[in-house]
Amino acid sequence: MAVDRDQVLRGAAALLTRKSTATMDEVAKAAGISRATLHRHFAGRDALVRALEALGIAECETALDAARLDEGPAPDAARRLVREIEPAAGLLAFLYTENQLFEGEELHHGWTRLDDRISDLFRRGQLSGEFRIDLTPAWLTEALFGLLASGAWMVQSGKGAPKDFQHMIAELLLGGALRPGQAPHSPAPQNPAPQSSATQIEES
Amino acid sequence: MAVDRDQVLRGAAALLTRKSTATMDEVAKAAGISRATLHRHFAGRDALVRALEALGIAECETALDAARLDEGPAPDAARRLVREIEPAAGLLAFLYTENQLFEGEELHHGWTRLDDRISDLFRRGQLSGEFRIDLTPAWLTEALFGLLASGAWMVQSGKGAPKDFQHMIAELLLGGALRPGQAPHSPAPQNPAPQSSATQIEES
DNA sequence: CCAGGATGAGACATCTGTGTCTCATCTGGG
DNA sequence: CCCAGATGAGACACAGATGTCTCATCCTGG
Repeated sequence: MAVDRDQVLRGAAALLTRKSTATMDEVAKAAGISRATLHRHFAGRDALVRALEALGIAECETALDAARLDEGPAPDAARRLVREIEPAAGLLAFLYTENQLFEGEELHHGWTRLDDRISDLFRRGQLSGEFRIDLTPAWLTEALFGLLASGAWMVQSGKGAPKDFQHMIAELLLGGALRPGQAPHSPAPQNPAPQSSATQIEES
Repeated sequence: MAVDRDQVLRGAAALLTRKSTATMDEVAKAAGISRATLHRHFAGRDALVRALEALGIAECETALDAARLDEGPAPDAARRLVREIEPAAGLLAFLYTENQLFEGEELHHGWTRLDDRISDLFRRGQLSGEFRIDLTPAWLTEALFGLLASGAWMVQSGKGAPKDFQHMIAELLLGGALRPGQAPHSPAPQNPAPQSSATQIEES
């Protein structure tokens, strides 16, 4: 009855997302198969993590496609992105922190692709005047992943409601903690604004 | 010559911050002592992590004190917080993700104290009308830690400049990615927003 | 100068997780 | 109905890390 490889991966992801140090034995149990069978499908823990990485990347790519990042206002695209990527947030949180371990090893080239696609969104928003330009697209991308991880953990630990996930992340990422209209205090120099789509009231 | 325990901890932190899976042997070398001596000071890896936790908490408490969170405009206090806490960011990043492992175990009560103090800052900012009220203080606190970790990793990986650390985090946390003046699209209802820095208590 | 305390180096036993292999069992297709 | 293929259970050896202990050495204070 050939174990459903994808099913196994999802079971593994569900566990490793919560306990990143879980044993192959625990993973096997979580997936509902024996350790032997787990080994038959994935040469070792490393191979398993790689497979999860591939799964995570694939889900992200799918999410990015579904979010149609290059359509409409950039902020709306960012919100769509958060919405589409939510199901993968737990897995991403695992992979994101896991990646901090791979010191020298080259990281999966798929990540750089994702990074690029998301960075492009932020860059597009900057060019259109919708996003501020004193925060680099690379940082905004990194911050998005960080917030996704924080949000996923918060929900998992029960400190936050799942229904608030998208709002929490998208709103903080886009609007920050300040109330709209609040003038920044020690702001970075912001160009007079080439301006563009929407109204902007200029600050200070 | 009694090894300087604090010195050892900082050495360990410097390494574990980069490689969270480092061996006791590696930690010892990094701290410039033998594994035997390391064991004489810390019963085991667990004890070491606990000590690091205590160190991180202590540094955070110090940073919070130095930031004088209850003085002046909340946004300014938040910026001071980011500035003061920067030196501990690496250690925090390690502890923050490490904490995701302690499943059932009660986490060091020092964390909840820190959480409370920071949450209070955000709550204060909300009451004064400086911070938006549709994001809970708990989430803002969590997000701050997440961004600190992301920022620390970004700097460590060389993808970001250390000098930008404070600006990246404080500005994103407070102002978000949107340009000032950009009207939020799918925003939560937010009051018209009075004016700027000084006191303002109202709010709904 | 000498004794006590601390450290470094390394031996050792132990433990845990891993990877491999065997064998009985089960299931589905021919 | 029968066989091939896949799975579960468990034995085994191995590698890496850990915790403990011993012994020689090196300060440092008295």
